[in-house]
Amino acid sequence: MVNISWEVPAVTTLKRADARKNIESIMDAATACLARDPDVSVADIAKAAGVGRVTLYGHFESRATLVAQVVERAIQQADKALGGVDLDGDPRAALSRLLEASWRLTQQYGALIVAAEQSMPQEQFQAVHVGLVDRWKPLMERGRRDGSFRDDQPLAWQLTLLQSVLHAASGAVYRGEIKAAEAAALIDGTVQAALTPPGVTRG
Amino acid sequence: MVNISWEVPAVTTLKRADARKNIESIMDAATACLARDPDVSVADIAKAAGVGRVTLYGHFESRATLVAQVVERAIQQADKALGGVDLDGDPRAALSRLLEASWRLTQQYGALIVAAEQSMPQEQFQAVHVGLVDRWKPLMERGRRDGSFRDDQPLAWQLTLLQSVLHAASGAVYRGEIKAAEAAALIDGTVQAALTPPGVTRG
DNA sequence: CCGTTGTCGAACATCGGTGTTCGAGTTAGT
DNA sequence: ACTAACTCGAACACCGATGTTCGACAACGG
Repeated sequence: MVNISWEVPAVTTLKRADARKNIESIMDAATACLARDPDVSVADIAKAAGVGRVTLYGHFESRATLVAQVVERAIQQADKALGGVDLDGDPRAALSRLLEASWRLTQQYGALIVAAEQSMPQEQFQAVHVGLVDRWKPLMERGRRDGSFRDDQPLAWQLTLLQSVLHAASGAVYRGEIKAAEAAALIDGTVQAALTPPGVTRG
Repeated sequence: MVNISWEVPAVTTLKRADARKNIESIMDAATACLARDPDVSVADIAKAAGVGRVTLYGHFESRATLVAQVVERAIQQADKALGGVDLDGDPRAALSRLLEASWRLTQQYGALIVAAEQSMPQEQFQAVHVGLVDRWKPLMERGRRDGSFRDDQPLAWQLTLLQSVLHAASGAVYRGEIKAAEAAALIDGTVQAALTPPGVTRG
């Protein structure tokens, strides 16, 4: 149990300052690049981060591990953002709040989910996906029970539809069909209408 | 202007019977494969067609031209199918008919549109896309004018939404979330609800 | 100020996909 | 039956992306 001086350079997991800064840049650039194009090359990510490709590989074992870390960080931030949303009260109002938060995340991370799907083991990705869906499920179930939302369609379909509308809005903004500022209102208006039970009037 | 015997083997554009059969197989296999995975390899397409890779290249100059031809045929069939839909009468009923026809096409061709987007020149793809959207636009505009559909949202957004719902249904069926048999009803119910003007009761 | 740590370009090996060539074998059509 | 047309596997060159190695250089931090 001796403590020899030439041993391990302390438990110092801390890298040098510039190294940490570069890792940050790479993660940020990778997030932005992958959000736009899930198939973006490592070279492009490095370039976007203002860093050499070799430097990137010095900090990340492979493209897959980089993507995994980026996804993990995104998941954490998304979880935190969605966790801060008040899901109590009128289900329709709660849905509006959840939609707005989710729209921000969709804009921020875009196609990152696609990149994750392509480069992560099936099971691991499934876990992530289930984790995200579970944020919606309780609210939807409550709304269906109390008549706020229609329950003549499978819940799974309605959840898929939510994702789909968010994704569609992202694409529409990207293509310039709608302005980012109006997207949130369109999403809410569309989803609320789609979930309105038959025979009920809204407006 | 002499007609020499050793010249061109007649205008006979007709290939041999087995060759034509193989071309058919390849087109069919390519359609099915690309509908599932727009990035499928030429080798996989050849295998699915029960044909050697070299044979495929004997009939198609490149992957791009194969995709182009497959897309062109799909467009023609889609155009024919959609052209047979009666768009007159009650806009909501017409929309139902158009949705059902489009759903069949979506199931059949799936991600083929993605493959087209990736391997066709931008402008050419745009033309195709515009051509398809133009099948929807007049009906939507008429429905908006006569109060059948809500007009408090941009038309472009509503058109994007239609595509999105069809695509979402395709994915949901693929993932086993919903059964193919019930998809058509879900699509119609969802879209009709989403397009219902505020203040109007349906069901 | 000096050594450790980190950066970076160039060059390399590797891998998978595309497209081509060759040559031997098959089949269609007359 | 005979020939032109076709098939097809193997092997090739090529391309772009990943991941590695080397060596010169910069800068952090004690």
